[in-house]
Amino acid sequence: MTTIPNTTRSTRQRGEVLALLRDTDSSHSAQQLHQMLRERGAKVGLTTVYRTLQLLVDAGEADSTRLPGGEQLFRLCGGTHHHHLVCRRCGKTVEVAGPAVEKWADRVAAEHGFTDVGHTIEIFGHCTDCA
Amino acid sequence: MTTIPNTTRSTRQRGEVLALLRDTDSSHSAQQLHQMLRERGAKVGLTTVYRTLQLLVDAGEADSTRLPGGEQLFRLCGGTHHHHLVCRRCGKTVEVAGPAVEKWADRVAAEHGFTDVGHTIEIFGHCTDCA
DNA sequence: ATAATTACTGGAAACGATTACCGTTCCGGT
DNA sequence: ACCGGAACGGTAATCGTTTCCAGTAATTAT
Repeated sequence: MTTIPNTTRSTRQRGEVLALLRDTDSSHSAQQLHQMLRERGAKVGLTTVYRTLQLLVDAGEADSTRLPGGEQLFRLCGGTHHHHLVCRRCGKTVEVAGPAVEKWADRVAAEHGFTDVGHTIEIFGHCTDCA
Repeated sequence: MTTIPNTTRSTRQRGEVLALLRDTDSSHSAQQLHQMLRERGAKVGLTTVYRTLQLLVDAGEADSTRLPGGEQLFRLCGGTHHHHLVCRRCGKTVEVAGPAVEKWADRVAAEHGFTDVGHTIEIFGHCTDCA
C-alpha cells in the first residue's frame, strides 16, 4: 500500500536543486543537474534530484521536455501554458506562447471525436551561439 | 571501423514486419509489433524488428512518435510532412496536416535567431472507442 | 550452377535513463 | 527533547533500446 505524504518538507537538498535551477535559463537533464550540484559543492543524491524534479513538475513550478533521443530535460517556468524553443546543443530555452496553435490542436482532435486532449509541441534548433 | 552497407536486401523478416504494419492503422511499439508477429506465427527476432523499423523511418516510409513516457511508437505513413493524433489507450492514429502550425514554428524560431529548426507536434487523447 | 562476398539475423549481453527498495537521517509538531 | 513520518541516498532493479558476434542467407562474381 503506497502511502501518500500529506506534508511537504523543506530540506537542504530541495533548496540546492531549486537554487541551481534558478541560476540557469537553460534546460538540463537530471544527470547534468546532479553533476552541476556536485561541482558547486552541494551534496545531493541522484535519486533525490529525480524526486525533486518530479515534485516540481507535479507542482507546476517546473516542466520537462523530452529530446528526440528520449531523455528528459527540466527547467523552471511560469505557470501559464506555453511551449519551448530549445537549443539542441546547449539547452538554451525560450518560452513561447501560441494561442492559435492550442486552438488548432483542440479543434483537430475534436473533429475526430477525441476527448481528454493534450498535446506536445516543441521546437528544436541551434541558437545563435551554437550555430 | 564500422562498415557501411551499400546494398539493401529483401528478406523474409523485413517482409513480415512490413506486412504487419500494412495491416494496421494504429501506432505500436517495437515490442508490441514483435509480439503481434509472434502471434501470427512469423518468427522474427526483436532485434530485427527494431532494425527494420529504424530502416523504414530512415527511408521515410514510416515514422515514430514518442509517448510522454518515452517509448517509441511506429507506423507507416505518407511521404508528405504531417503530424499525428494518437489515442493514448489503443494507439489509433490519424494523420493531420497543419501548414499554419509549421509556419508558426519556423517563424518563432527565426525570431529568436535559431537555425536548423525542427519541431515535434503530437496530439494525444482518447478516441471514440476508448472514451 | 557454384563459389565468394557481404548483408542480415537473433539471442545474449550491454547500455543509459529512470525508478524501486530499504535502512538511515532529519524535519516539524507536541 | 521526543516521536512519527517525510526525505535521503546508495544499490539494485527495470525498461526500452542498442551492440556484439557467430551463424545464416541473399547477391554477385566465376
